[in-house]
Formats: sequence, structure tokens, C-alpha cells
Amino acid sequence: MDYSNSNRTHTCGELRMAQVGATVRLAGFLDNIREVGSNLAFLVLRDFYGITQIVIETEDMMAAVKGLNKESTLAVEGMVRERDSKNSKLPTGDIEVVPTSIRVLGRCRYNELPFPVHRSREADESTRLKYRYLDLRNPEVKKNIVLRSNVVSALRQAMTDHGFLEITTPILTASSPEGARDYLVPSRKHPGKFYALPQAPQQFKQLLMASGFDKYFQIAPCFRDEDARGDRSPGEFYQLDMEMAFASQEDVFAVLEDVLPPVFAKYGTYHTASSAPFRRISYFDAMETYGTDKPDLRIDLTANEVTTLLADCGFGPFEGATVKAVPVTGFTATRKQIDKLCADVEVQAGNKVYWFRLDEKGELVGGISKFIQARKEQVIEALDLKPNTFVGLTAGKKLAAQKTAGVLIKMLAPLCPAHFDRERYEFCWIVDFPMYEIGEESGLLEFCHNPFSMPNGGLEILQKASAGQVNPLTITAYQYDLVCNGVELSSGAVRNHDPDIMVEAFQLVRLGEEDVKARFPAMYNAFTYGAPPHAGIAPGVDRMVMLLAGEDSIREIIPFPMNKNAQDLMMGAPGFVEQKQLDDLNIVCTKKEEAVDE
RNA sequence: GGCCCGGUAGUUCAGUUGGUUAGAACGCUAGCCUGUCACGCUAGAGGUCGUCGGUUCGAGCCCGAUCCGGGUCGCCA
Repeated sequence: MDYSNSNRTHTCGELRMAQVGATVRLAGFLDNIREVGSNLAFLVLRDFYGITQIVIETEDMMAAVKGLNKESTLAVEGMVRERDSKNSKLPTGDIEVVPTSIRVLGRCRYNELPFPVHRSREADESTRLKYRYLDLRNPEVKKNIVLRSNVVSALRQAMTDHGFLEITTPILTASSPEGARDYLVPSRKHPGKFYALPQAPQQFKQLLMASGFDKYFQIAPCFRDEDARGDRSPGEFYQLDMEMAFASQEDVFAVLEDVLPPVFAKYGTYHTASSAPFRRISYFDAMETYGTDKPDLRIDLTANEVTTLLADCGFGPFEGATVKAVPVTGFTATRKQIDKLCADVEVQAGNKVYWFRLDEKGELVGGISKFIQARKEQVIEALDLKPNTFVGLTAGKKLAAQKTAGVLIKMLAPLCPAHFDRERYEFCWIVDFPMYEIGEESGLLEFCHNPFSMPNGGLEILQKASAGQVNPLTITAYQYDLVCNGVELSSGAVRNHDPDIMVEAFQLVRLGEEDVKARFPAMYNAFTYGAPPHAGIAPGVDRMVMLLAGEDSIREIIPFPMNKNAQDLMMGAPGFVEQKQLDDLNIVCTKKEEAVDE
């Protein structure tokens, strides 16, 4: 028996009227059989490219498909014929194949599948993941993986066209003391020592710059042992990691402003993407105006500062608080919808939302309007309110009031289409992130993002801060985020390539030269031999594909995703290993999960 | 780790105030059907109601514990 499919003449998506009369050989999965008479049946054959109808008209052929389970793989040989009754919904709907032979290539042993392939997206997710190879047979599921392939290919081509070299960096490397929890790999030859999987190729790409490469990129696998989210897969993910020597923040921006919009416009659901230059918004402005450092610029709503106007209006929760107002013109939600909105925001933000309305006649009504009444004219003037406007209010410590307003804006958007032009990709750069912050637990000065960024003002500003002449909290870094439609796609920075500035930056958080050397020995040493100023960024590939596919779950755009608990249900990972393997690695398990029977 | 939602047939779900034999659709099996394309018609099989314990004359439903899944917060330089 010939199990190869090398003798296929066509795919299942290919045949048209032009091939009528031709003898063809197809291969694919048994999608469905419709028996409509004792000697008449229609078999639907499906492969990667499409589906083709095979018409069964003889006892022989009827016998050949008798008892076959759906999803078995078949080889069909026969003649292409024009259909008596055509199906305009199918690309191959004008023709059918009259078979002379039907061979089973791979028999499906089960007449009842874990889920119907064509409706797998409705099935329980853990069942889908366990039988991912069946789930992926669904063209609707498969198309996201095809999209991913096309996007990665387009990004790679664009980066190469921009003169970037694709260079791979080690997967087995050293644990980094900063950031997320590492995935550790025990070393057999060095008992008690561990490799770590890289959280990002951060140090390697900076070392490539110190090595004299000019423009580097990589579709880089990154590993972080942190809990999952809907838009964050546990364990591993991919970044379009890049770095440029002798480059400024604007040089990095220019590359992505050139590379990303065409890819988004071509492969995205919406086909419209902002063009260069993307808007630049400082971190402080973003928090003030949008209540978030990842604003969705498709939403035409902003948070307004009304603290001086309303903090002492007599409403308890505003007393001594920062107060933000989000006016929404033409908002017609019912009282019930408003209550639901406020409750939803409270769950997300952990902070209450208050509201009032200016009705059609220009009267203050609803919510906390009676507290506003006395300052009606000032409020209308300050917020430039028109009749029929809803005003959402948030209050609390400055950051809490801002963030709650941010959540409110995001949740208002779907309720007011007039303020939410959904069908496009809106990019922006968030710039000038603060270098330092006061740690919530320690109460002491700490790095805000990462310690590799170049402070705005260089060595001089850090020295002034050390001398007490400058408040370190006012120092910003050449640190930037790329945001699209409210999704943080990437963080990047102009790096600190000067050992003196590194040491000075660390001294502000009570660390010294020895700490820098101990934590980042390779980078510190390399930079003492003269390093180029360099900058880079690393947009998340999974996030981008998710945005382009219009999916809400990151698992829909990963070929073989793990579940929320970082398990691969299909492969059974993580799993127990042989005692011999543990012995080789000098590992003694003191705690084991109970083995669960299937 | 906290909080929220869920777990009933192969699949997706319904199940009223705690009350007879736990239902529907799709799928499956058998039969019929000569142009279907979500084919149709007839019949049938299929359930430890996640698990354990409690309340009750009686639990899918109420209570407690526990396991599993999803969302969210913590976390993610």
C-alpha cells in the first residue's frame, strides 16, 4: 500500500470548471458524508486548502466508505465532473469528483470525537488543548496560526530590509537577579548549579552592540515563570527583539514606525493603521489625561482635573481627594446600565465611580448632582458641558483617581459608539518614564522599570540627585513603551552604556559598583572596554498577532498553548521523570503532586 | 495566594419552591430516502448530575469541605 501523498494531483481547494473531464488524485480528511439514497451519497473531503465534494453513485464505492468514521484520512482517485446542482458558497462548488478508487490512509478509530471539528471553538478549552491536533483541523482555528506565520515572515523580511542581522542568542544561560521568576535548568556536570532560560535576550543583545554589530534582531523566545492572563501566556512567549548601535530613541521609533503599519494594515482585521510619526505622550500626561500608561487612542474620551473645583463640594468621598471627571456627550444609557457600569468599574479598579448628568434642558440630574448644584455654572464652564452629557467622576489618592478614570474610559467606550471608532489600529509612544519610584513595600527609592536605561540628563543629573540638589523622583529615563489600541506591545530604552553612569544610578538605590559587577558582570565588563551608545525595543509577537487576529485570548494565536496553570495538557508537561534522571542531576524531591488517574 | 463565575449525555446547554422514570439540540447507531451541501424522515442507544461528607421522609437543586476549569487582582526588570 502506498501511504505517501506524493501522487496528489490537486489540493481540495483547487478544482474548478477548467478541470472538468480530468482524472485527479486528492487526499484529505473525511469531513462529512451525506447519504441521500441507497446508492447515492456525497462525501466531503477536506485538506489544508479547502474542501471538495466526492459523489458516490455505485455499490462498490458505497461499500468502500461504509463504516468509515469522520476525520479518517483518504486518498481519492476519480474524474472531475460538473455538478448538476452547484453550490455558490464553495470555491469548488461548481464541480465534484466521481471516484474510481477510495483508499483509507489513516483510520479514525472513534465515531464520537471529543468535539465536532467544525465547532471546536465552542468546546471546553481544556478539551481543546488536550486534543489540539483536532482543534487545529478546524479552518477557523487554523487560520490564526497561518496569520501568525505570515506576520512573523513579514516582520522578518522588513527587519532584514532595514539592514538588521538576525542573530540567535543562548537559551541555556545564567539566571538574572532582576525581574521575573526564572525557569531553572539543573546542571549535570556542576552539581548545585543551574542554568536559567532567558527572560529576554536583553544582556546578549547589548553585548552584541559591545561586540560591534550595528543592527540586531531576533524573533526571540522568552521564558518567565509568572502567572498567566488572558493576554499573557504562562511560561514562554516571543518578542521581535531588536537593538541598534549609535542610535537614539528617535532612530528606534523610525524603524518600527516604518515596519509595523504596513504589516498591521495588510494582515489586521481592520486594515487601517496610524502612519509615522506615531503620537508621543509622556508618561505623566498619559496618566493625567487617559488614566493609564496604555491609552486606547480610538476612544475619544479623556479624564479632566476637577480637584480644586469639587474636592470641597460637600460630598464625603471627594474630601481631600484628587477628583477626575470624564464627560460623555450624547450618552443615553439607562439608569440600570449606569449602575452596571459603575459596578463593573469598581470590580476592576477597586475604587468607586460617581456620576451626574446634564439633561436635555441643561438641568443637573441623577447620581451626586445635588452636591454639584451649588457650583453648577463653574462645572459647566470648566468642563465645557453641553446639554445631554453624562459625567463620570472618580476620587481618591492621585494615582487611584487617575487609574479608576482610566478603567471608566475603557468601559464606557463600547457603550458609546459615537466616541469609539473601533475599526483601526492606533499606535502611540509613551515616553519619559520616571527612572525611580518609592517602593510600596520598602518605602525607599527603587528603579521604576529596569536599571539599564539611560537617565535623561546623564551622569550630571544623577550626581545632582546624589548631592540632594535634584529630587530623584523627577528624573526621567529614555525609556519608552509602544502602545496600540490600549495594548502594551513593547517596552524599550536607550541603554546606559557607560559604567560610571551605571554605578551612579545604582548608588541612588543604595547599591554600588560591586553590586553592578555582581549582577551584570558580562555587561559591566564589556562596557569598560568602550561601548557604543545603543537603544532598542522588543515588541511582543503574540500580542501583535492577537491584535491583528482580533482575538481576546492569547491561546487562540499560539499553536500549542499551555493552560492557565502552565500545563501542556496534550503532552502532559510538566511531568514526573525517571528517578535515574533525578539522580544524574543530584535532585531530591521533597514534595510531589499526587498522580491523578485519567 | 485573594476575589468572581462555572462543572448535568460524546458535545453545547436547560433543569422552576427540594418531590414520579433528569430533558433539549447537535453528534452517534440502525432503517428509509437518487442531487445533498448544517440534507431530510423514523426508531434507538447513551447520565456514579466533578468528588467526599452533612441536612432532609426525599438532594442535580440547600450546607460544609475538596478537586478541576475560566476570568480578575497580586505578580509580569
